[in-house]
Amino acid sequence: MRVTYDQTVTTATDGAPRVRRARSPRGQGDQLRDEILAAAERILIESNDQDSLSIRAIAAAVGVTPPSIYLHFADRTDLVFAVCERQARHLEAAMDAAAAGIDDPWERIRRRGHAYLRWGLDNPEHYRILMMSRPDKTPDRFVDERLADTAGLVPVAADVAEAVRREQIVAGDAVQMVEALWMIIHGMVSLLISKPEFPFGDAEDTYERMFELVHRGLAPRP
Amino acid sequence: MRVTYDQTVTTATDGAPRVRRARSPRGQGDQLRDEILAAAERILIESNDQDSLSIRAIAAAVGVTPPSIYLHFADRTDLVFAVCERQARHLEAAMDAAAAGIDDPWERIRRRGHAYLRWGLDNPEHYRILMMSRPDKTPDRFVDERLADTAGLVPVAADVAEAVRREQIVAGDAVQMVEALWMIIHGMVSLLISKPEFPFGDAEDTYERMFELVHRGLAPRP
DNA sequence: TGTACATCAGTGAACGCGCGTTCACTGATGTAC
DNA sequence: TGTACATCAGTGAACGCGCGTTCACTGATGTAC
Repeated sequence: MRVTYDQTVTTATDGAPRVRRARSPRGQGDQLRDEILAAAERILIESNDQDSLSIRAIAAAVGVTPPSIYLHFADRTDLVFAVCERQARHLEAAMDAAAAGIDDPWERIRRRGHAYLRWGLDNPEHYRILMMSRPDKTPDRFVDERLADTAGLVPVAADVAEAVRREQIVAGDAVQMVEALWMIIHGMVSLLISKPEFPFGDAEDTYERMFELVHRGLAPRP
Repeated sequence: MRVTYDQTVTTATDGAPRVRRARSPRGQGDQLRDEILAAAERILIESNDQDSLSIRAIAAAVGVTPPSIYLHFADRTDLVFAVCERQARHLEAAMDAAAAGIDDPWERIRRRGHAYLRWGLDNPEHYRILMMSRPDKTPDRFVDERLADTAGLVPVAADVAEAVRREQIVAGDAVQMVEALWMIIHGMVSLLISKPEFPFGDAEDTYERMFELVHRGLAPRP
């Protein structure tokens, strides 16, 4: 069934009806780029499997043919990397929102960590793509030292430095402390994601226990 | 180039020479099973990418045709799961070896953790398949409560209980403590694997710092 | 105001690829009589 | 001792699939004269 532009429903080869996206008005071709990225996120949420993130699946979800993707992305890698960028900004935003308005630096750290945990558990496949992918399938700036900026570790470093100043935690290398915190929260998130059937118990309780352990581990000696 | 059984070199379609495996003697068909698993491990080490673990690639590595794989494995999933089993036993063995002959329980824990770290860093793709795979691509017994047995967590629980008895660490739920230790070491291993370009610094130093943090976090209150 | 033309946002069909899996077959080796 | 037969450990060819990507094209819309 051939359709003209003012129609929106066609029939794909598999017989399933597809909604064909209305063509963007002139000068607004960039709109499709955002729609592609949004569709990619939706697919990740629904399928919970990045293998489902194919050019063809995304095109179908947007209501467009596969070659259209190439109007906005050089290739599949380029697209997946753009998805990463988006996810990183979401994670960062969630962490910043959690810490907003809190004066106590150690409490800010606790809340940032908690937001990190929640975001990871709520978006497991997004977390996986951002933090657990093979490095050669991840953009450089999410693998090398720039990750600290990109993934919102810098504010944590500031919080740690401030907590040291207020003698909430023992003096030490702030960067190393942030790395330790990152490793610990990442270990929690990624194990919970990868081993969902393991009887870990309530994630919130576990987080409090872990935070308490870290707190005592970093507390100034009496 | 057709070959007969007493020859071993043939020419694949891509022109690359392949060694054809000698047929197993009667009654020893099971030999091929082990060779398949060994080849799968080799491919993981060489390619560092589980996507390279295809039936065809494994068959080629063994020097056998793809259908032969099905004499020993029901399908690809079955094969990948068998690879998991092997890896788990290697990890377990490495941890047990590290703790052997040590009397001090907390030192045993330190050494087990260190062996876990080393094994993960030395076998990143094996670690990835065992601990970081999507749960639906992992055998049940590596996802649910049996993982504790399978992955060598049980001895750690015994060590923790003994450390509590000796008042090396604070009293508490041994299972929860093991989970915390696991999350922490897993976070370290998996981040180092996934973000190799990140300037984490020396892994051994990091391990000592982490262990010290945990040690202080679990130390009995004065 | 009318018309030729350029531009823009896509489409449709096809390419070659590697994959998991199936199926009928082969040929060496052991066993029964 | 000789021979028919069963068994075992594979092979060879083919299947259909979904994938990323390329290429020539289309048709609506704006612009210049």
